[in-house]
Amino acid sequence: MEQDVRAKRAPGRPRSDVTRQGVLDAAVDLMSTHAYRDITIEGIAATARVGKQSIYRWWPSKADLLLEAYTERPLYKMPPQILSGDAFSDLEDDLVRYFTVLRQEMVSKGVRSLVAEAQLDEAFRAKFYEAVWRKRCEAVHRILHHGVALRQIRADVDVEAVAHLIHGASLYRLLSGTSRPFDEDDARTVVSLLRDGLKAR
Amino acid sequence: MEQDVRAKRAPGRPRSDVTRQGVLDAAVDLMSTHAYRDITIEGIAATARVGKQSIYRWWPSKADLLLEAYTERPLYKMPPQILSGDAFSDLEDDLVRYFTVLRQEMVSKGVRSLVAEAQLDEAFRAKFYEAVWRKRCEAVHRILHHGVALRQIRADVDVEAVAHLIHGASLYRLLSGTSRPFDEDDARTVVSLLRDGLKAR
DNA sequence: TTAATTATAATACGGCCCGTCTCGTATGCC
DNA sequence: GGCATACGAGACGGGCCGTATTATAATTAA
Repeated sequence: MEQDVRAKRAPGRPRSDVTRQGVLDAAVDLMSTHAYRDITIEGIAATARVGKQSIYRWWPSKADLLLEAYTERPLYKMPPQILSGDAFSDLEDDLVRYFTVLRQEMVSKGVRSLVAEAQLDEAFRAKFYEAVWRKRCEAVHRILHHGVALRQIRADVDVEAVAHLIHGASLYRLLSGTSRPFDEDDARTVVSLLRDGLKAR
Repeated sequence: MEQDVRAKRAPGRPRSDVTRQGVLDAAVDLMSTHAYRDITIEGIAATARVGKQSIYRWWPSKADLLLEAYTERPLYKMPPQILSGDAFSDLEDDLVRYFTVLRQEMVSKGVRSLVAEAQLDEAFRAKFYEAVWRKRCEAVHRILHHGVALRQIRADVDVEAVAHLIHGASLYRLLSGTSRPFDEDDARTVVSLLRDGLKAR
């Protein structure tokens, strides 16, 4: 395997990072002032003062562009968690932190829009899963397995089912749009509902 | 409150039910052969051999039209459930029946598309909730309250949280599109995970 | 220095569908 | 028959799509 320090340079003019950042910024800016529906590629290009073709060259769709903006901006990042000796409080902490990110208006609006796109475009659905849900599932995995090692959580726990219950509940709230978004109290409620079902015997 | 047997007739030519059914049929037909994205009002009108205006006159959007088609067609209906003396098996039965409906390809495709619309259109979001989620939440409510009366379920149960966990999990599976859809086994898993948290002391 | 290659901003283009409007006609009430 | 509204058909302007073109800029290879 070649491990050259300097990346292999392609011939021709290189991609402009100024343009790239400008496009991502324009997309995020527009998202804070417009409905996702009303955002167009042409509008992003005009806002960023960039050629339309420069967008089409690098991003297959508006959704891909926004997903990239979101995963790159710090707004949506969760700092890594250090596991304590208590699996249940670890789980609760993780959820509190997750719900806190999700409660930001720009985040929930973005998730809403991208979930919508994911339902209408199979290719994007897979990308969205990889970029968003996978990490969340892995976080729950990690906490539960640690809890199993500590003998606090039953060894035959269905990790996938638990992850889906937790993420599903918050997602349902977000998408149905009828109740308030998930908060710390909800994290406690969810963990306490699952606690007995998860406990080691 | 007036309770006239004959509905008050508006003047002018009455709405044609043939046209209405034709439009709904065309929409459902197109959904079975096309992606939701590719379905247009013009396409529905042409398929139904109906004037475009006849669609715009009665439905505010493609999504409203499809929601009406879905709620009216038997494919999406769940027969009412008779509660037994065991709240947990009632809950499991309800979920099995719900998941069975949801597992039909046309149903999951429709839910996917309409969830997407609901995220992009606030007005439709409320309508979709009323037409779809409300009934599901009420079903869970009913079962849990019955269980409380039977002293099988703790009286201080957070019914809303349980309903959101259950519907969220199946929704998450459907929308993330990575694992298989929910089935009987999942219904058992979900109920067993929640069982101890719900049980009366 | 020059040639080759690719990116960039700007803009033009055909095409599709939107939602509205306008026909002439049909179908119900009074 | 008069009135009101629905109907099928289609014309219309407008917006955005995604592609193509153009002239220019930036970088590498010879």
